[in-house]
Amino acid sequence: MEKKTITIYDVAREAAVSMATVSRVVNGNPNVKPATRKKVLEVIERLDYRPNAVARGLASKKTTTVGVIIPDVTDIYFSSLARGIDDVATMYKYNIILANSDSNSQKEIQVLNTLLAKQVDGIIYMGNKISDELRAQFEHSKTPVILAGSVDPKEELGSVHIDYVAAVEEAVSDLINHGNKRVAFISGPMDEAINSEYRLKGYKNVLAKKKIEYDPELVFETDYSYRAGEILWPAIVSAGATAAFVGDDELAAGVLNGAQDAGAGVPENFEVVTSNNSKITEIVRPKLSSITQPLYDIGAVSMRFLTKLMNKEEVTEKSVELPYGFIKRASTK
Amino acid sequence: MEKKTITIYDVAREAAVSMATVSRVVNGNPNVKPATRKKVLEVIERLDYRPNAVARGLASKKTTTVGVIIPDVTDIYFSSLARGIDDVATMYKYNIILANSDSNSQKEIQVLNTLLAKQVDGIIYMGNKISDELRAQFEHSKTPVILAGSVDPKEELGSVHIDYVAAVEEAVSDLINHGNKRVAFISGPMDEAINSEYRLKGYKNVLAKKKIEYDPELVFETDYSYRAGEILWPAIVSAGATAAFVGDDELAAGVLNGAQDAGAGVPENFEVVTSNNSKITEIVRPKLSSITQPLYDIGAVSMRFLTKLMNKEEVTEKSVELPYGFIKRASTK
DNA sequence: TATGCGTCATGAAACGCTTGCAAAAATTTA
DNA sequence: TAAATTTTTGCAAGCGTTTCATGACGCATA
Repeated sequence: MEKKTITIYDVAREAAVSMATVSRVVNGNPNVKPATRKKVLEVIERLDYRPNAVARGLASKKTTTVGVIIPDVTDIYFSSLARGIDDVATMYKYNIILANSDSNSQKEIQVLNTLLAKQVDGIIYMGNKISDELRAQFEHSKTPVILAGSVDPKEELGSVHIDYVAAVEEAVSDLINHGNKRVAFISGPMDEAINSEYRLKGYKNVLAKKKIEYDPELVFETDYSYRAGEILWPAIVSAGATAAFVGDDELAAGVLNGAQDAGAGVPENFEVVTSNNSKITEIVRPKLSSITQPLYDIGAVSMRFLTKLMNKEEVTEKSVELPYGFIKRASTK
Repeated sequence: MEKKTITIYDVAREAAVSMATVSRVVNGNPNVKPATRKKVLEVIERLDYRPNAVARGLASKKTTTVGVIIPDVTDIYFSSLARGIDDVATMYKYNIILANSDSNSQKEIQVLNTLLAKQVDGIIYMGNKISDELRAQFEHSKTPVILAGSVDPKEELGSVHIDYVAAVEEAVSDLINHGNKRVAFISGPMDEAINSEYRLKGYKNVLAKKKIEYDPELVFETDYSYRAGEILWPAIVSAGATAAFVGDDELAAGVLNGAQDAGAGVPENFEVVTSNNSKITEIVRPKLSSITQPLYDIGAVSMRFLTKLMNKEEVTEKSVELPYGFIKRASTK
């Protein structure tokens, strides 16, 4: 007793109108006489008819689905963006296909292809490194793409982000103003533009302004994990740093705890400032001073931006910059 | 110069075979002469043909997409599950439509409907409270559903989880064995079965076994936030508790910091044990002792389970129970 | 030589909906 | 009241695949 799925055709028959009319009422097309609309709606209700989105997608060439490429949902930075994306997507009647890439360019390409095969109407890419091949594929496809929470150094792709350079300048200035002459710069991989071209630049800018010589010894390139930060302390000590700017919160929590577990007093002997103001910054002790980024909003704006592109609306700017902030907590003087 | 999308028909023409044949080679159907297959493959390569998954979905009634209903991606507990789900989904060539519900039953129903409209092949539900209406819809649809990281008290839906009762028993026993006579039970909303029917039961079981009378004063029902835990300290003190079992990590971190900020020594004066062993447990000081749940695996197994249902394979058990553990850290003696 | 069988390929009907075009109906204008 | 408009409807051609009932072909068997 397989219950047959009921289609637009069944509704049309029962309501004694054509499929076209049913389609119109389902889609809210105004060209339907109110009486007819009412009649159709009743039948829809009675039969419990639900339009099949796949058939719709095939006929209209729109799936109301967008693909989201994310390095790792488990990372609070990205999941915050994702949350903003999903909320706005829902608002505009879109759904999200979420795919983890582990920041691995092979996976990214793989994932992009399946997203395109599924005919997503748009794509939001999160990640800090766009391989040439990926870039080529983005450009080759006519599906709109937005970068959320990162910036395209080549300025070809639309993106939503903060002014990383200025934010780092502010954070590092603060540290130097407290009398720190040797401030460590601790970041993730330098092959990510955000680290090598933006954050590091902000760091250098401040040094230049303060007439402090840049010392490569103070630059630590590592990965984004808590553990990586935790074991960095000996190296920080031997480089003679008395403060550190860190490009990631988990990493910063590691640095902070590594220092304290080794007996260093924070902030008396060592100051730390981090970059993303995620929950972690308030859970550790002392709480971490941090650059603040409106992560949820970045996601939300990205999605909103994407809806415009999908509707082929005119957009004036290729990328939008959201305001950042800085919150002083107990990890700095 | 809109470049026309190339279809299976174009490939068929170029390769001088029928669409049916092209379809077979694309789908790896063995009934194709090697020479023909090769010829078709070459044309596919040359034209850069990509099958349209939407058309496929319509024709085959399979979308290779599963819907995932998640309370909040931003919550590490759920995002860990989601990660496990996605990895296994990818392994089996499925994609994930991720939808946040905020544990709001209206949204859940809303989301479920759009997932079904999109013809997902299966659904994974995360959340601790299944409203009657949602349950009705699950049962009404013929799309398979699995609960990940929670258990159905009515035992109607398939699920993957740990033995919550036993896990809590172990954690609370440990606390009592350290000499604590008054152990607080701090959990999220009691209208969630996991709290009221499983965790609390484990707590009571232990009390009974240890011949300690159950005191409702020691039961704290709150929400899952860090802040909620942080402000709970005065109440804990006045209830005379010297230790606490907490049902959520962020909440536990709040309790821990609330106690310490008020000058209580942990674990000397107050012990805390939590439930999910997320990253947070190692970031706070002292580190939190915790029940350990294989979150990633729960997600992974859920998805694997779902693939079986989607393939209509025989499954012996309605629900699978994964092993939990207990890790002792510095927040308990 | 007639028959049967397995392999490989074809044709065409679904799948459930949207949409451009034209016809029909309702309304307005003269 | 007829003509001119405007509003509502219906028709039917897609959208790009899958899949099933058939057929063609080659080869072994009786």
